[in-house]
Amino acid sequence: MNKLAADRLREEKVTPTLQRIAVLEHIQKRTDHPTAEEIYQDLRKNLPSLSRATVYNTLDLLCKLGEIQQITITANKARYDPHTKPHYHFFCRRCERVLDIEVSCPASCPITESSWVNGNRVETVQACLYGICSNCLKKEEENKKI
Amino acid sequence: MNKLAADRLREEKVTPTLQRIAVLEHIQKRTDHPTAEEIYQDLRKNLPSLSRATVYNTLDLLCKLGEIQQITITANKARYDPHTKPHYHFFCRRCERVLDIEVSCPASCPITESSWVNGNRVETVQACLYGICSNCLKKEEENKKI
DNA sequence: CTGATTGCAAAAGGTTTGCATGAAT
DNA sequence: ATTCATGCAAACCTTTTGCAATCAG
Repeated sequence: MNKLAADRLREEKVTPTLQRIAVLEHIQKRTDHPTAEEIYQDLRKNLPSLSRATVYNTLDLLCKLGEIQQITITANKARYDPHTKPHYHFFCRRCERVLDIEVSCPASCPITESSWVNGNRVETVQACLYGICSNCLKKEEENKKI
Repeated sequence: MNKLAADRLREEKVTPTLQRIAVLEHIQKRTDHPTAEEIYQDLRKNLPSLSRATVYNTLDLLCKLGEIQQITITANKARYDPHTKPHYHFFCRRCERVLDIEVSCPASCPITESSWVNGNRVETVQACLYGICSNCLKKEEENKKI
């Protein structure tokens, strides 16, 4: 069902092409904040004619429309996130996956508050915790035992 | 006076070459979290033979030694920070400068606390506020008046 | 001397751009 | 018919790599 994505595009007054719908749907479906290349490779299976340029164009467009968000977690690779409200990420340096982190951050913390800090106007906030995820820690433990 | 940088390198048991001293000193001197290319271009003025590869090698080395930190604020360009303890950054999308931000973050906030979140082991934290800095806002105001 | 470090040039990602083809109103 | 979006390939930018020349201990 691609009604949602197509409708959102129409509301934004951009033509809801097959490619745009596919990209938007794909990002919304995934929870792991894929890179442009990952999106391209996945969509190509069903849409063989798809080109990287279109993926990049579309990601750019969707960011400008505010439908998705570009996040910068590791150098040299942008990731895309369907969540618009501020939240934390956790990046596992072992498996390189990105998890969403729920945080109940007190009001005085810039991550939730934000608006003005030292005279600078804050528009967005990104925060990422880096480390090793529970999955990879578990695997590590198991390997030790053997 | 390059005593400090050279001494730090010796303490880390790596040979304090001219290039390494220059890179470490340069990062410590600057407060704007330069990119590798910016460091390269600046140092080349006094050290014409310097190569990009050496800059990248040295930045890598200094990160591994814990003397500096790589930070990821915008896509496709790593920046380097002489501060080791966790702190916030502010990125101005107008002038593209990075400022350090002092925050008194309550204890329950992952930015200061961090160690374990949802079973994931946290090793580092990065947080960045994005917006327009006070300088650029001031300029904008002045242009409106004219 | 001997290994570590440098500089150069080529290669390797990721992303952007120019342009011709093709689709939609 | 005209505009807009797509696909391809080349270009671009940042970073990495291989290797020969050079330097430090």
